[in-house]
Amino acid sequence: MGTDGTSAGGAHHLRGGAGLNAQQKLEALDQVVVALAHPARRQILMTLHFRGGIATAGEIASRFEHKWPTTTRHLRVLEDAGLLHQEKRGRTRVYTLDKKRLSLLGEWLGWFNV
Amino acid sequence: MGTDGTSAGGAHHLRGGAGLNAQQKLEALDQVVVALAHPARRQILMTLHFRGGIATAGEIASRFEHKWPTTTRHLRVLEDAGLLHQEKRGRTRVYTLDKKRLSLLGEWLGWFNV
DNA sequence: CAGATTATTAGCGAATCGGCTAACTAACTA
DNA sequence: TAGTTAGTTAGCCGATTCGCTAATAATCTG
Repeated sequence: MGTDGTSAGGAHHLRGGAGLNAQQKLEALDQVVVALAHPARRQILMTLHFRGGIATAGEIASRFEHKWPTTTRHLRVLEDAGLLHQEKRGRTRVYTLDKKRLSLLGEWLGWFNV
Repeated sequence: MGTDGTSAGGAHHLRGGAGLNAQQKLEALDQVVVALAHPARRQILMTLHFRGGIATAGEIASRFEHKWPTTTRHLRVLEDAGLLHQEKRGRTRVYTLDKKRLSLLGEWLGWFNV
């Protein structure tokens, strides 16, 4: 990744889909697909979705057999891909689903009329 | 993968989407997403699509910087995921796109209204 | 048959992934 | 303040991924 020197910083505040040039879209799509390429991470998104798009780290972690640090890492992969966001609330951490980036994958699939 | 002992053999002749039970669908979806989680493999599918869904291994390999064996392996990942099929024709090998399994991902995305 | 063409298979090695435990930080509570 | 709760960070380690080269197989051509 990053054969050129662009975008050294994180992509934390980028909005999904809109406002990205072609290459940024490709990179964002890649992050999204890679993030989805693990069943636990897909399940985290599902869990979040069916809880109204919001849950604490503990609520999410409790749904998995994995140890908590493992889930934390999965959460970060998803966050780096822009698929969810995180906010500290007291001593808990609240994760919110962000579906915008999923539409990049939807667009890609659209090329195949799926 | 495969924490249980099921499905030792390949899934070569399974049709996309229809005719799979819930667990088979989950496994097939996983293979599809993993297969898509590499830019070269996504590009292979695109290449195939824009050539009318059919191309020889050489035509595909020539589009990539990778050495041929690398592309061969990518092709097999895609084939194992049921995203394309292969047929020997003389000394060339013809790959054909099969979009059915992509719909599994479309369905999954559908849960999020994307 | 000899040689070129088209591709796969075998297997090496660096890098990444994804589990884990241990240690740590920050916030609430008694 | 001491202890508990909620969660992350650090880092180890085995398995997998993905590039490569070399060898091999199978088909066509002269």
